Amino acid sequence: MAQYYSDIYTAVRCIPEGRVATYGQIARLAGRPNGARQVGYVLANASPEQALPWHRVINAKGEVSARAHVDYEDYQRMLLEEEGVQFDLRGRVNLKHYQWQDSDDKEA
DNA sequence: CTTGTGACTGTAC
DNA sequence: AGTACAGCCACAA
Repeated sequence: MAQYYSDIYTAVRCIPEGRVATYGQIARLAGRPNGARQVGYVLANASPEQALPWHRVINAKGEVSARAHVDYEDYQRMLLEEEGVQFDLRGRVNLKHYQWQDSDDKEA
């Protein structure tokens, strides 16, 4: 499969426990600064075998992205709360406090 | 190749 | 703070 997928998988798996990352952030780590949507597409098609912490990936609003079934959104929120991520009264996460501070910039 | 769709994001009002 | 619009990339038909 495309290296693109592997990069996304790697980026997602780099998200530490109790932290969250936005789709744009993952896309940037995967080398696709403008591929936030593709990250969502990949995660949507990702097999459970990939063991991806997809629950740590949320949108730029700090909200759990809408999926086909609302039950899954609640499930994702539950997983995050299990890791210590707290949601506000409106079901959103304070990115200023829980967003994963990735230090990938080096590479070179 | 063209069109439509989607777990998104940033800018403008 | 919330809503609207446009830009973005990958994939199925």
